[in-house]
Amino acid sequence: MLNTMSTSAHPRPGSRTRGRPRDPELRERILDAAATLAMTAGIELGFERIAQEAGASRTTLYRWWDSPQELLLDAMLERTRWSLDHDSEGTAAARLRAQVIDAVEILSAPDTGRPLRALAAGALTNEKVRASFIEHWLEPRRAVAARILEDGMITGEFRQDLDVEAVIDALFSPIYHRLLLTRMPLGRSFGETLWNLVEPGLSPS
Amino acid sequence: MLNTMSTSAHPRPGSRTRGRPRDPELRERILDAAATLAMTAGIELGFERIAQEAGASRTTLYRWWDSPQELLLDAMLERTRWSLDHDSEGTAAARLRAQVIDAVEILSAPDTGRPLRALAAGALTNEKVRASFIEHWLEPRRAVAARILEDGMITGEFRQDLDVEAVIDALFSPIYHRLLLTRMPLGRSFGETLWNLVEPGLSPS
Amino acid sequence: MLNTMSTSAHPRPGSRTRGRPRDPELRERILDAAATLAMTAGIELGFERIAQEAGASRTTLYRWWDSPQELLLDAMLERTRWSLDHDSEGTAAARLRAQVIDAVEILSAPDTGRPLRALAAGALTNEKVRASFIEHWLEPRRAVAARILEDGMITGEFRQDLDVEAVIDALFSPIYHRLLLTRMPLGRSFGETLWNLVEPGLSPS
Amino acid sequence: MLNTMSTSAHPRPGSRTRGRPRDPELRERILDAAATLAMTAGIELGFERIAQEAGASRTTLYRWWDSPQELLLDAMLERTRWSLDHDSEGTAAARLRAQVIDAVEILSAPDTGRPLRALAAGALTNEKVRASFIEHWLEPRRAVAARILEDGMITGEFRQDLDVEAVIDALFSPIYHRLLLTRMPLGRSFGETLWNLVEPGLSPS
DNA sequence: TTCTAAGCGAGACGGTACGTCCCGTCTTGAC
DNA sequence: GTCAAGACGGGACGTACCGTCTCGCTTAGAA
Repeated sequence: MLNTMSTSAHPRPGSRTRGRPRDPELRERILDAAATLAMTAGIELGFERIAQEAGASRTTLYRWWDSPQELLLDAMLERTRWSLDHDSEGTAAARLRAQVIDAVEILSAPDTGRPLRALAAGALTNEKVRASFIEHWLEPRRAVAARILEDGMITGEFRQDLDVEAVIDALFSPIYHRLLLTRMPLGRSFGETLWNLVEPGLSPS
Repeated sequence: MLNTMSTSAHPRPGSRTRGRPRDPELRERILDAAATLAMTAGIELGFERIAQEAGASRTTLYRWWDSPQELLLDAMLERTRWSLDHDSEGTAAARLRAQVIDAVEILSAPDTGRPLRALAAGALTNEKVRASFIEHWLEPRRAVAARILEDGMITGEFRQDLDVEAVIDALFSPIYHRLLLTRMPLGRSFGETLWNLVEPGLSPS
Repeated sequence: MLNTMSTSAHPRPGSRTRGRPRDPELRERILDAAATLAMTAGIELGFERIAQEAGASRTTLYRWWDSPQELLLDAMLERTRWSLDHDSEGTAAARLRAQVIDAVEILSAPDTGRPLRALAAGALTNEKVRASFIEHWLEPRRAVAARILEDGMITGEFRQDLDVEAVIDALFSPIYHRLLLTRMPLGRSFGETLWNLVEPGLSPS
Repeated sequence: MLNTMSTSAHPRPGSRTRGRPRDPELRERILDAAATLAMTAGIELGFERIAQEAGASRTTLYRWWDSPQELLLDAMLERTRWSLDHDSEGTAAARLRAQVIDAVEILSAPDTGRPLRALAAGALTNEKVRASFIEHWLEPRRAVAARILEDGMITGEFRQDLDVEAVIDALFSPIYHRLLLTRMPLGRSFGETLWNLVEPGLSPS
């Protein structure tokens, strides 16, 4: 439950030290190139460009990833591992609120928000990308929130009959919506507004 | 608020009756083809396929639309004009609730949900498509909800200090989120759950 | 029997004047490029290079030819149409001898010999190229010789029991052999030597 | 004049017995694989396939041969050493005739003819292969015929002014021509026809 | 025994060309 | 002016080999 390194593209555990070992520096260059391109240029992410930018051969990218988006997902996962750590102190409400604000922050920062757009675009186009995106990006983050909600429900801080998934949707999908589609202002205050709006629905009685 | 017919692709007003008139049946065939393809096949929507499916020439499509997604948007707008009509009777809460449930219904129906996915994918890739999608699809629907919310705020049924845009986000973006990304169950009951969750945040005191 | 224009790549007779007409100048540029490349550079003939050299798009080449060698064959056929004309005066022996010497001349000239090597290499690798090469290059030339031989057999100038195909092989294949494999000297005198060697086997009694 | 083992790929004489000795069985497997592939599959001979077929590593092939065709040539040379032995009894004419018929037999047998095609294709594409093919395949065979011709010229059985190379070309190149290009019937009777055709040109007076 | 040179398999890597697909533009004739 | 047909340039795709390389393991004579 800790690691969550990557979706693929790591030395297979079975094949210990046979043949020329993979060049780890190269891998980094590739991930960097993808992240950079996804941030600066638009959505048009292709193996061609990434390879060029990274000074790598296109063939090498094809060896390790099935699509540019999966590559980018790997890059994003490595660069945002911290965002899954969360405080376990304080009330469930405080912790959940903090997570909402964290999410706003991550999605509004250009170096994560922009790549995430590219990722989401890929997820809409390519079923495999969608699966990876959900499994490695969305799901882990939802799980953190779900855990907090369940805690709160057990301690009586929240209502017992909450639909956990729906609550998570209400709290976080607006952020993605603004990032991906409407591009309405996405700042800390939006996170707070959102929380204040949904919070009354969580309390008992 | 009346028209909202189309984004483009209608006989230019300036060019009154010179030369061969546009074939209206052909236009229908093209829109149908786009809608059908967007529903059945995947996201891969292109002029090539649409033209083939419609028995039209690629040139014709290029004459009238800038991208397949804008074409599809036209098709969708014509086929869902009804969804903007809304009852003006009853409490603001009831009317808003009804709109949420309507939205769930539209987005979960295959013949509208699937094309919408294609549309959203296009919006993420192509800036112009995004603008059209927001202007002709999202915004009119948000405006309806905004009107209801403002009504409720005036009559005192809702709190005075609501952030209208945020409320709309909280109520509707989860539906798009499920349609586009998570594909979690999207049925009438989800709309109700969602409403019940957010509604407490709307009431005064 | 006159034309022998090309193997393919000519406007299909059925499709009269619909759509943009083919650019004939472009076709010439492409054939020229292929002939030039086949003469100067080595055997490595690819659509990529030809397109580049001709200032054409690779796609265009693919539209009209199945392989670079078939393209080259087209170029060769257009540039050597004269070589099928032959004198119909004089004894059969004299005419046949002249054809042998013509063949030596054609195959030893760099601008025909070199491309022919490339063509033969293609014929060995690609079954379809081989078929075209035989049908459009070898066979017409063999037919001319066959005709002369049959004439001579009828008039009694040659033996009646000649195996026409074998005679042609004996007279012409040595030339191809020197061109393609051994690269031994290939000049007019070789043609004469060859003729003098085989001629005794043709005469009656 | 006897050995004619191989073109390369034999333990270098300089490096006497240091390090792990070469695996001779492996070498056989590789040569077999090449011969088999050249016979069954088409012309497309590559290190990749051969290695796979032989259960060897690509690296190993690269260590010993410069190209798949040179490898194949080695295989062919080992498998046809017998064909250079020839009877030294009888008239020069009889011996030469026998060699022609032997050649037809070798080239028409699938397990030698097909690989020879691949070899010839390689010779047309790759200058180094061509050199090897001539030096180790064609030249030794031509030398045998040249020897017989010279014998015959000395004894007066043949004309004194023969162009030995041209005679050899006339007698043997038709066989290669049929094998490589025209694929016309290639049987013992063709050899006889060929001989009967050229023989008159060899006799004195 | 240890050392060391070579054989060998596995596999990473850069590279080139391939053949295909779709795009967007254009040119033509017919209506 | 609309429409169908189709040529054309262009870009990216995913694949197949190629030739080189860097490893670790093995083999066997030499120190």
